[in-house]
Amino acid sequence: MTEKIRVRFAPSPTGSLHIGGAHTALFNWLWARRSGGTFVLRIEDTDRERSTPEYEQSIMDGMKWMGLDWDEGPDKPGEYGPYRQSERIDLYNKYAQLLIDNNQAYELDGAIFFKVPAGKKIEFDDMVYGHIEVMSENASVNQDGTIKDIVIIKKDGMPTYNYAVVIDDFTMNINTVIRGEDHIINTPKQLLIYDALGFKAPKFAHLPMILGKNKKKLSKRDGATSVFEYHDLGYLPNGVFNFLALLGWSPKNGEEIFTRDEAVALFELSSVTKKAAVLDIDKLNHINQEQMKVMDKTKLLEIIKPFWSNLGLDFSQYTDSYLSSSLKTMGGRGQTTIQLAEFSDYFISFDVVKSRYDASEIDGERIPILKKFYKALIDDCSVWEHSAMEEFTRNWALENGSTMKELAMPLRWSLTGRKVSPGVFDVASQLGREETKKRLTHFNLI
RNA sequence: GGUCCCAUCGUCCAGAGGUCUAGGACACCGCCCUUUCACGGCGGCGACACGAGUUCAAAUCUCGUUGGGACUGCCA
Repeated sequence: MTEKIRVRFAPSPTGSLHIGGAHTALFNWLWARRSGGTFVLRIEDTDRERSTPEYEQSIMDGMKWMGLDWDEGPDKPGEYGPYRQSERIDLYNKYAQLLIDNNQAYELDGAIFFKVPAGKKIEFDDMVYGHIEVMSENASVNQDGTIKDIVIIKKDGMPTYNYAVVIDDFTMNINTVIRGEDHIINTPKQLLIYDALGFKAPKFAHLPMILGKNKKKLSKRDGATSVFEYHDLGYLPNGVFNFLALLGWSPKNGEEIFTRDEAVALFELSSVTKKAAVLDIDKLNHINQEQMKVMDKTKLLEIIKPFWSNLGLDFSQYTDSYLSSSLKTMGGRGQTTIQLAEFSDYFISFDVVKSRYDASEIDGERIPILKKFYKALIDDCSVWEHSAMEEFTRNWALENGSTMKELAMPLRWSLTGRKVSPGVFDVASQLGREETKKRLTHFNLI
């Protein structure tokens, strides 16, 4: 019987949930759900200067947006709370005093320092990086190479990261620490403290970093930072989820497009990659498109609505049924919600069509025959449905010495104001016979 | 500088000594499908950083070199 997995995501509320944090949170979540374990959210707000309640909320909102729910956290009390470091000061003081009493720490200049021993081999087996060992004298050093004792309690009474993380992970019974690779170098320092306190250390699994195009740790310069910016850019929660899961990991079955449940079922910490990954927007775009294709259109509609509004489109006069059907008609076109909203604008506004198209593209000599055809289509096509219209058009073209293309293109332009769209009969079908007639009439094609 | 980590197509991943003239995905380029675009299908371009060693056999193991990254805060 192995003990139940307890993992945690411990962000510092000094900013919104950025893509690197989301990646770490995602892998923790995946492992917790995969193993039937517990996912704890702990807020590391010991930096009085930069931490704010707003950022804390923003981080939780970001996680919720991605669909990463936690079992214990500031807003979900559990037996290991409180879940905010600023509310656990007594704990840090208690153990600091213990270290002082044991002569393993001392007070100086109002701060408390942990004594770093020399000549001790510190080693651990990282679940993804393997065996790592460092000599204690190298764990924390000054510029001149001498050992540097570790500050555990700052002058302002708050604990430092390397100390608080140990006390919390131990007291919260976290048995698997999954975090970014940038922390692997901090691990030896923490192990020293675990050891001094006689705590059993958890397992560690460090995750590869996510790099920007410049191959450097992702920074604000690389564009979007907060996961919400990805929302604003047109990405679906599932798109970001799927994309991020593929950074440093890939399912055994080779499938790259998957649902949350599939990811959970297939996730393996042991198959996480060591190499830092460069974030590739093209791939995100592709995955996002695939996720939009498989998403239930009723649900997608609710996500698209705000994007239509952003374009100044008023969809209030239409039913959700008509709108989601319109999205379905788009047939997977568009890689982002922004594109999908834009590409489908003619389904909710004829004004946008008129604003970008005035029928001047049509060869004047062809107008008579076009009028004749469109009138016939409106009046005589028995069923206003894609294949019926196509068959009607094909036959008419044959009988009147015209071609499909000659008849279809002007219709597309008039209906959508664009040269590119889904199948024109699909568009006409979705718009309805009356609306189609109205638009053709406006352009004097009927 | 020091410590630690990493190293397969431009990018993300497969590959855990022979089945690798290295596989998939994205991007890119052709062709097909087609009323346009997208989707889809087919094909192309394109990588084991380098050097030693171990072995009958190395992308896979070892060492070194080179390159890249992280950390080096009383930030986390």
